[in-house]
Order: sequence, then C-alpha cells, then structure tokens
Amino acid sequence: MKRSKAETAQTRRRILDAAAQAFKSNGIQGTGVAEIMAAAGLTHGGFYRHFASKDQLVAEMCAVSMDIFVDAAGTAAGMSHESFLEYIEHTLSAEYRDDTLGGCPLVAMGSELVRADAATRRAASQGFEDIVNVIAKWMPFEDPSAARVDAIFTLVSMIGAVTMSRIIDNPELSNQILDVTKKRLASLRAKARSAAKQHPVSPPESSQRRIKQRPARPGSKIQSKRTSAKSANADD
Amino acid sequence: MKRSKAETAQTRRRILDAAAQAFKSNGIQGTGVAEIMAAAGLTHGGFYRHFASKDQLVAEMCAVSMDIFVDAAGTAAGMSHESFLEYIEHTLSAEYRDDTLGGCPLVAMGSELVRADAATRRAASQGFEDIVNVIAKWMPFEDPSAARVDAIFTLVSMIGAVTMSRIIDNPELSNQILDVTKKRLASLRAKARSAAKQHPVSPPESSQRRIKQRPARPGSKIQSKRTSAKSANADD
DNA sequence: GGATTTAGGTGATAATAGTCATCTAATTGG
DNA sequence: CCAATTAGATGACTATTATCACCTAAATCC
Repeated sequence: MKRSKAETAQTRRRILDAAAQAFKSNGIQGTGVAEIMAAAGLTHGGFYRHFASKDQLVAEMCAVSMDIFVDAAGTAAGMSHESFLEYIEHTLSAEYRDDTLGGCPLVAMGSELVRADAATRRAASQGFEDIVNVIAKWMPFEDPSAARVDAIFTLVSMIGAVTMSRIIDNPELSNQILDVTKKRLASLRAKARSAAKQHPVSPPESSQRRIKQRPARPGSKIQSKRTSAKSANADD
Repeated sequence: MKRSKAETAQTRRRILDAAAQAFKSNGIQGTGVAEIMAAAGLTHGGFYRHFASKDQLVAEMCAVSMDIFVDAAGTAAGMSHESFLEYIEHTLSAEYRDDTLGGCPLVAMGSELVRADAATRRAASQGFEDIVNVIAKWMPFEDPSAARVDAIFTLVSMIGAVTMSRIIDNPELSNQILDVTKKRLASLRAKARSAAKQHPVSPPESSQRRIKQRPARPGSKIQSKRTSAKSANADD
C-alpha cells in the first residue's frame, strides 16, 4: 500500500544505508538487490519504486557514503597537529580495520569501484577530492598546492594501508602496516610544520578551499561539478 | 579424450593465466568459470579435472600471479638509487595504471581479497611479504628492521596510489596522484640514503632476507611457511 | 598390447541474479 | 470526500551461476 511522503523518504534512506553496509561487507557484486531489501525490512519487488537499477543504487550509495565519511573527517579537522594525529590514529587503528560495515567506501570496495559505471566513479572521485581538501587543511604550508600534494599522498597511503591490513592474514604484520603508516604520515606532517615555522607564513586560512559541495540530494542523478584538479607540484 | 601429461600441465597453466587476466580486469565475482575456460580455449565442463572449486582456482591464481609480480620486481631490484627510481617510475606510470590485465593482484582485486577464503589470503599475504623483502633491499639502512619499515610504507603507498588513480575519473587528478606518490617515495628513500651516509654502515647485504619461497608448484594446495613478521619499529 | 585411467566435451542441475507485471491499500490532490 | 496516484508485496521470467554425471577417445601402466 502507498506510504506517506515522509515514510517513503525514510524507506529510501533505509535502503541506501542497508546497501552501504552490505556492499562494504560483501562487495558490490557479492550483494543482491533482494538481500539489501530484506536488510531494510522490505521485499525485493518494491526496489524499483526507489531506484531505476542496481547501478543507480550503487552510485547513490557511493555518494551518500562518501559524504558521511567526509563530514566525519571535516568535523574532526582542526588546524592542530594533535587533531591530525588523532585522525590518523583513528583511521589507522585496529578497530577501524576490523569494522567492515562502516568506514570509507574507497577502502571497502576500491578495486570494484575501478570497474563501476561513470556515475559511481564520479561520486567516488568527488568524495576523494573532498577528503583531500579536508586533510589539506591540516597541512601547514603557505602554498595551497603544497598542502594539496601532502594531502593526496597522505590519503592514498592511508587507503592502501587499511586495505592491505585487511587482507594480510598475519595479525602482527597487519598491525605493523598500520603502525608504520601512522608514524610515517605523522612525521611527514611534522616536517612540513617545522619547515613552515622557519618561513613564517600567511595564516593557514589562505589554504582553505571548498570542503564539500554536492547537490544536497543527488536524487536519481549523480552529478557533481567537476573540480579541475590543479596539477601543482610543490615538492623537493 | 585424454591428453599427455605435458599437455595437461600446459592446459592447467593456460587456465591459470586466463583466470589471472579475467579476474584482474573483471573482478573475481565478476568472472565465471565458463568464461575463463573459454578464454583458455576449452569448455566449462573440464574445469573440475584441474581444480576442485572456483575458490581453489582463485587461491592458486593469486599465488602464481603474485610470484610473477615478485619475480619481475626481484630482477629489477639492485641496490642503486637509480634502479629504485626506475621501479617506482614504472609502477606509478600511466601505462601501468591503464594496464588492467597485468600488474599486481593486490591492486587489481584488493577489496575482493579482503573477503577471500583463507588459502587465497594466505597467498596474497605471502606475496605481500615477498615484495616487501624485495623493496627492503633498496633501503640503505644498517638495521634490517628499519629497511623493512620503509619498504612496507613504500608498498602500501604504491598500492593505494595505483588503485585510486584507476578509480578517479578526472585524468589530471589521476596523474597527479601517481606523480605525487612517486616524488614522495623517492624523497623518502633519498632521506634514508643521506642518513646512512652520515653513519657509515655495514654492507647492505646484511639486510638481505629470503626473497621468495613458496613450494615451487602449489599443486592443488596452497601452503606457505608462515613468516613471523617481526614487529620492529625503527622510526623517528 | 590389453586394461585402466583420465582430459576434456556435452548436457543437466539447482541456486541466484536483476528486472518487471500485477495487485493492494492507502495517501494525496483537488 | 472522491479520484488519481503510488509504496510495497507477490510472483514470475530470463540469464547466469557453480557444480556434477556421463561419454569418449587417447595416453599411461603393467
């Protein structure tokens, strides 16, 4: 039977949340539409009242899931070295590694996203950009492009580290991967900080950018303004 | 009809190679047994004369494919800074990113390997260890565990970078990811080298370890001696 | 060289996949 | 308050899936 508008929106959201969990823990190809609907407390038939296809669900799930992740990072993001350490400490922790339901979609379904359709890759790419911009706020460079460079490297290292730590069946090595990455990234930022101290710089606000911008609700279309990635190389 | 022993072994190898290519380009769950057999020039029925299940094929494919990758890295691995630069230059190149058929299984199917069975994860873990040991040969530390730390960080960063560069739909950003990672890893090793120069050290041969050791042919059982990963933290 | 073994083809199995038609009851628009 | 709309359930349809039984012809073993 028909449901109220509020209920419908709630249901749609419930499907998206169930999809996010299922996709992250069982993979995209490993999760059926019926399974997701059941997890949302529904039967399989009603699915197509909310989404035109599984692919569309995947794309929207990716957008929503990335947004959640970006927001979480964004609220944690201060300027301080300590808040940065807290962030990598959290993201590169054993608990985070073992939490296969939550966490970043780029980690949980990275190699599947490579083969995803255009809308899904767009959402994933936008999410990546967004996280880079959040992390760049931590990087104490006068030059925004230098901060961006360090942010990109920090993010890809974290993604690689968590992914590998989940694969490795030797707990000691798995832990060591997280440990090593934590320490190296911490010292990377510390180095940037001490360099910044020697050349007293303009307030770090200057390196602030758009943190996240996506149409408040992708509805049934995922489209985000393409952000032209400046290929700025600030390096040694 | 029955085939000669040599032919049978050749066929088995052909299936493994076809599986490697198919899994890398379409994912594990995205590739059917029939599809692999067809790519090997066979029909689907004969599959179970060679492998007990798809899972077993996946595990062996992972072992073989990792071995190939490790061997390729191993022959390239000299002590010189230049050969290290060549290696990351190659692995973090646009051509390597766009070659979805070849390359490292950890990149091509990373998030799927997380959910793979024990034998497959074992093969992947062993492969990871092997590559770490190859890369560690490049790291000019007196302390083997320090070399290992840098090798681990280098490897996970590369894996994360190539994976993400394959997802990102913005070519400029995708290239920048590779670029940034290349430069940061090069300077990481350069720093280690200059540090090593200041404290003249014992010959780097001392940091050499077992490069790769797996039963020459896993046959129908993947088992590799577990290498206890020393959780050595040589860091700043 | 005859008996046995077996690689691989053919075909069938049962399960699961994504998608859609149809029905219903209730909400919404007027 | 009646008519039009529609959220969701039921059930079906078609592909595709992993797996296996069976057959055949050739290689291997004694």
